[in-house]
Amino acid sequence: MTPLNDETDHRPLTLRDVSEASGVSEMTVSRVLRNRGDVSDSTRQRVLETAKRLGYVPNKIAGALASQRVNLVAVIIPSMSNMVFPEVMTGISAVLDETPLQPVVGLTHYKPEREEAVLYEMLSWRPSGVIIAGLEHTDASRAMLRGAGIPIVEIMDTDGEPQDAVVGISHRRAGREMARAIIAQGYRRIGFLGTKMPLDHRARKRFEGFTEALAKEGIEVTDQEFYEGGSALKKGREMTETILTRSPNLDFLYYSNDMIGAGGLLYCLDQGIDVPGRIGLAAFNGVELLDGLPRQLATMDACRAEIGRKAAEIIARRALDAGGEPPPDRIVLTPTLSFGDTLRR
Amino acid sequence: MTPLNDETDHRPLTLRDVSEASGVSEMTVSRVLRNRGDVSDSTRQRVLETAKRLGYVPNKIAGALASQRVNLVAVIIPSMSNMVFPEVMTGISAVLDETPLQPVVGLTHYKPEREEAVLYEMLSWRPSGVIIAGLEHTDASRAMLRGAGIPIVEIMDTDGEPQDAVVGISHRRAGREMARAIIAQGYRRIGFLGTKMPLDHRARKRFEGFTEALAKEGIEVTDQEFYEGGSALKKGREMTETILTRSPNLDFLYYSNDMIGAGGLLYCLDQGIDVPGRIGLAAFNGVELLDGLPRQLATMDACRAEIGRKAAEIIARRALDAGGEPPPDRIVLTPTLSFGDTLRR
DNA sequence: ATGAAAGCGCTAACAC
DNA sequence: GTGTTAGCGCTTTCAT
Repeated sequence: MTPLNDETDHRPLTLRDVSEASGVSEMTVSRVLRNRGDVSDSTRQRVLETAKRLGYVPNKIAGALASQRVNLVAVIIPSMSNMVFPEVMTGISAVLDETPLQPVVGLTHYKPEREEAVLYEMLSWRPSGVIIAGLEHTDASRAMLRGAGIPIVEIMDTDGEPQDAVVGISHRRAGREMARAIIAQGYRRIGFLGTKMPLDHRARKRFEGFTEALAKEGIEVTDQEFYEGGSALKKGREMTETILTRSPNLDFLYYSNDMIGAGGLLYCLDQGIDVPGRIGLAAFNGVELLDGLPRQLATMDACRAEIGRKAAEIIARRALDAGGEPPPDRIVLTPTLSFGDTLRR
Repeated sequence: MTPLNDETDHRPLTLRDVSEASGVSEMTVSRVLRNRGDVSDSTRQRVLETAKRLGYVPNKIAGALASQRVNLVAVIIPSMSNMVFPEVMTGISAVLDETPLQPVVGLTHYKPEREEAVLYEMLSWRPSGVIIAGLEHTDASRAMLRGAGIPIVEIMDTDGEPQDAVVGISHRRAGREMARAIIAQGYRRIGFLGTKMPLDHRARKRFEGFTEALAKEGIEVTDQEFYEGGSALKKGREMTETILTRSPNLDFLYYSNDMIGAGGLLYCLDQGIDVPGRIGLAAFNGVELLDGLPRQLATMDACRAEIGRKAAEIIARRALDAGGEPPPDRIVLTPTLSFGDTLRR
């Protein structure tokens, strides 16, 4: 039996090694390993056995260069630490797992210049498609996206002009609808609690839609409070205490995300504040975590997994030019408002 | 001015295009773009300007094939949905961001055969190193790791034999220490709540260490309860209710992770159960989320960010053969026990 | 300081 | 069914 890859020799095995060890041409070995073209059963067996015995791992770099095909999909998102993007990833993976395509993630931390760098880096690997969060990008990023010549799907947000395809929800509308629901229930002195992130365009648009709908009813946000860093749950508690101390007459608190909303809810329960009688609460995202809280927080789901799925489908269809109806280039999902136990009705 | 990359022609630009447009050889363009070797300032300027104007993005595939160098580090972990691995990633990124190396993540979902597939896939891109969670792998995976000829760091767990380097904590010891602390405080009728995951070896080892230390004092786990899927916080609530209904005489509950522990804590508070008087609670991980709870849950931190940092340092030192003292091949971190408010002392 | 030639490991296209 | 040839777009090495 031919010895296994010699431990002292650290040159990785090549197709040629398998070819020589099995007495078959490199080309045929390549065909076997990719299940391409006709190969007799006997040679196929021999090649597979040899490749396995030697521990051959194909070199995708060479393969990609020769075939001009890279089965990678660049996924560019702000962060993995809040619960929203992991769920988007789940949706993307669920779809791509059925294809030869593979997601590769790059993180921007909500910084446009980092997004630009990450995009450049990923495009230099010549992926089959790009899924990127948001519609706001630097000029250079937009130029790269346009020039890449591959399918691009911008996700999460539909309030703006996409470069190519887009899948998401309207955050302005989400903010407006929440405001309307709050007003309809008779709340009038409304506080807003959010993150200090001027570059989180989705949160900004929700807030804009929110204030816009309030303004239509002649109402203004009574007080606001912002945070950055740290445990969002804890910050939610602290901010709630701060804002209620400063503006004790507030009768509603709208949080820009569920985690701080959950903190606020726990704080109110601790303090024995009557929710939603004395004060109502609502947030945004619809994260699973909320299920475990003592009360259900009012929220609006962001359709995260669905966005991931749809985006991946667009990439898959276009990159693999699978037959059938091509998916539309613009998919606007509709978030549902859950009243939970913290928004009376 | 030469026109920008023609929109109708979707062939990506090559070094040759930049070479022709700038009137400099491909080789010199390459040198400029990589800051290698001596290039006169005038040509450097001209090349950079041309590359930018054309929107040239280098092809790393070709570059990697020619140079036999890939600045990618494969990171293979079970999941991103619990809070533990995102923090490990933060540690890894913090270190790699200072180097030319870049992490690429693959997810196994705690399935050995998936780990094998992911590893194969990643190795086929010829990364500069591998960081992989756990010490338990299929035979084929171990063969691949050994044969890859690149630095390998197994992380999280130190109870076993690594292929190469290892950074982590002893989960057996973590379980033992928690058991000793619980016994020392006089608790005797102890329940265990965990996940239905025979393949989560770290959780298994913690449990083994836990029961082993109890056994030394002649104590056995009185009752246990397991869950799978769904919101961990909610499951923690439900399981706690179930186990306390079935075994009302329990005086301590040990949870295999913080999220279900937090659910259990919220349940006990809801029910007005005296914690830690009537019943004590403890969990594992030290996740940030716990900071926002009404009471601090007793837990043991898993040194997640530190593990990521140390692992990345080992890879960076070895792959870039930076000078200086090479880090040791085996780093055993010591988790700290936080008593919080749910384990009396 | 710059260029020319050779080749990285594989696959497309074409023979046989 | 199998083999041969010619690159893929870069970088290495060596020449100038």
